[in-house]
Amino acid sequence: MSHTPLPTLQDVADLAAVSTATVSRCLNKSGHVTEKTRLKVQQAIQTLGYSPNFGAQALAAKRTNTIGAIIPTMENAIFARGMQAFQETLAENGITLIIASCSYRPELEEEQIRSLVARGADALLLIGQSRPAATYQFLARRNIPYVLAWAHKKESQHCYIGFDNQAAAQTITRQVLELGHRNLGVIVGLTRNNDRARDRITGIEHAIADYGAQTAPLQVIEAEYTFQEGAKALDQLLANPTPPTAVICGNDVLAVGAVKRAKQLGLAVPEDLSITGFADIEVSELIDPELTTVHVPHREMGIAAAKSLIAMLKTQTPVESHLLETRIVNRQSLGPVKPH
Amino acid sequence: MSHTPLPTLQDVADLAAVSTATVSRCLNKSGHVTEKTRLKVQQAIQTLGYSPNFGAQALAAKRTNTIGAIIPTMENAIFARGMQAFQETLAENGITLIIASCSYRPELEEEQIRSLVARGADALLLIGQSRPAATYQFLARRNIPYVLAWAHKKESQHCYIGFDNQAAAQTITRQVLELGHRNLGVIVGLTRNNDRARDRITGIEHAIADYGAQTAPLQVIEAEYTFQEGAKALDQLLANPTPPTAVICGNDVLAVGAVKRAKQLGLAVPEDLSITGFADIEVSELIDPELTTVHVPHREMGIAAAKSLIAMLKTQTPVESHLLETRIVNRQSLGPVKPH
DNA sequence: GCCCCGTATGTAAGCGCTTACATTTTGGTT
DNA sequence: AACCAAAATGTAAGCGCTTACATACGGGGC
Repeated sequence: MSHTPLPTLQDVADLAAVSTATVSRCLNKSGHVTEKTRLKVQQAIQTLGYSPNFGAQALAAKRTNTIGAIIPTMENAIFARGMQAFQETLAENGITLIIASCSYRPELEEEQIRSLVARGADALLLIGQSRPAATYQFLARRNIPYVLAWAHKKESQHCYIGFDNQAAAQTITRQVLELGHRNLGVIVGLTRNNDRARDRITGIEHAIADYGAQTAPLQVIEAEYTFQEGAKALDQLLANPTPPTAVICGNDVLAVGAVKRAKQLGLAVPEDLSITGFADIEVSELIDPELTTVHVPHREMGIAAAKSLIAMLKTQTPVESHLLETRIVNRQSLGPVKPH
Repeated sequence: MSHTPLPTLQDVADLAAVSTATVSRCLNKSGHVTEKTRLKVQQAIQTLGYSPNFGAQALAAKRTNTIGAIIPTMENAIFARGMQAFQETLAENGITLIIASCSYRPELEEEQIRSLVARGADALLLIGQSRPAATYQFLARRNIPYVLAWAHKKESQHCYIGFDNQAAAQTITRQVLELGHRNLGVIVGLTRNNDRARDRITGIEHAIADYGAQTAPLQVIEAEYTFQEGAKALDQLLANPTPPTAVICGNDVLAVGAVKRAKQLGLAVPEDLSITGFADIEVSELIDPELTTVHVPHREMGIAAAKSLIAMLKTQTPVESHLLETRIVNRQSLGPVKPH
């Protein structure tokens, strides 16, 4: 571990026989530099192995080229793919991603927001909308642009990059109803701190109301985001004297857990019981029967979020929300209701 | 968007009627401050809503309290759980994670390493060991501590936080051989840039050699890390005039893809064909039949990596490697060879 | 009451960069 | 050859914090 001090901008300037300002201009591609001197500087940077000091750069420029993201968890495939695309897009634009997770706990999210901002995040990606006004004020006060992803609301002051959870849930529920199901069960993530889950329930309720036909009262079970909890929730639903003939799940993880459990119980899916998911993560194509679910354009969402944030940073003005389309992927787990 | 300048250390010092040095000492808990003045300062920070400027802090202290991680991809569940634990542990210690992915491309990894270091990462987590000597020199030159995770090598100069890929593969292969299989197929990730995959193959080969019994030549297929590729690889293996009776997969993703394909082809698993995985990610318990695989302590690994890095940063000295135990999880996809 | 020393606090010098502004150079015109 | 605007380069003042060092303070021991 040698401790030769690292070369500084000054060293580069000296070696290239120019001023530090010129070197800085080369580094930041701000133009106004002759090709000849640019080459000289390039050369000097090479031979010294120079790399700018991050702190100094951030301090002087008041920007870190860093964007933060706070997601519920990295473990969940629902966020993984979108975040991967988000990160790739940022990297292409010379921006680093700093990431934190909040385990669906709002107070932790609040803390992480402050922490990432304190760490110099120039902008933030957040999931969903529901958080205290104070949090948004904090961001406004600090003039930190942000987008709300994985959700969408019309006529909102915020910039959303996502899809309409409610409409998507409504569409797939309508399809279930059209297949003759009149007794539906719902398994959904914990709604307490999850506006997306709430929106999806609303969509399901609307579909039922729209449909008009007499249906049994909707049975809703909330469950944590794991396969096991999905399975347990199905048990609860089936314990009812008049169990549902179709179960609409708020996400694929729960749905896949429910499918697995149904099979263990000897129920044929979809002949005896239909099950639908939401998100279309990889695993939904993997299980048997394959899951009928709502496809969400994860990568597009990540890319769009990155681009919006970059644009906001560049122009210093808000950017329009971006509504992404979902569509139903018809696979095998949804079928017509069984005649008596 | 108001543009009142944010309060600075100086503002806090003024309001609390102390010097900036004292405020700084409070912030950094470096002691030597009376409880009384600490309270005064606390108070001032509160009322001003002060938060330290990251760049300035980094510049003056020559440290960012930021640790970088470069992983092949966030999409893969193999890294997700460990990274989640890694991030949580860092956060508990007041350290932020910056993350980058390299898509299994060494040149991109090299670039990301430089980028994260340039972004002020105090230390790094890298996956596996194989990379150019120049990269390690770069880190040494800059005096950046790092750990190599998801792998382990005895008597190495590097600090490994991981498990013995070769030994684990050897163990599970032995078990397969003991069940009477003599014609084995292997599906493994692309070995070109993946030392873990190579180690696993070596382990398989050693098990066969150790076992001594006459076995058919090992058929190895390399495949990209997706379910689909796992399925395709199985097709290739089965196209052989003497197809294997057991397929050992280098990871669960490939294994799960192979299981799915086998079922599609009408092969009963494990009666007609045994398949094993590696990693024990969530999906391996989900499919039918459940996957017999090698359990890897993902969370422990993430936590251990975080702790080691923090220790290195604190003591400025290398830390010992940390070997984690793997174990075989016997589920359903591995069975005895079918008698003729 | 005085001295001394350990502890709390203050002073101020950078840390390495960006950028507004000042100065020099360049090359096209007359 | 002289002139001038535009382009290139240089100068130097911070950015907001940490920390070595200097100073002030307070309380035992005599």
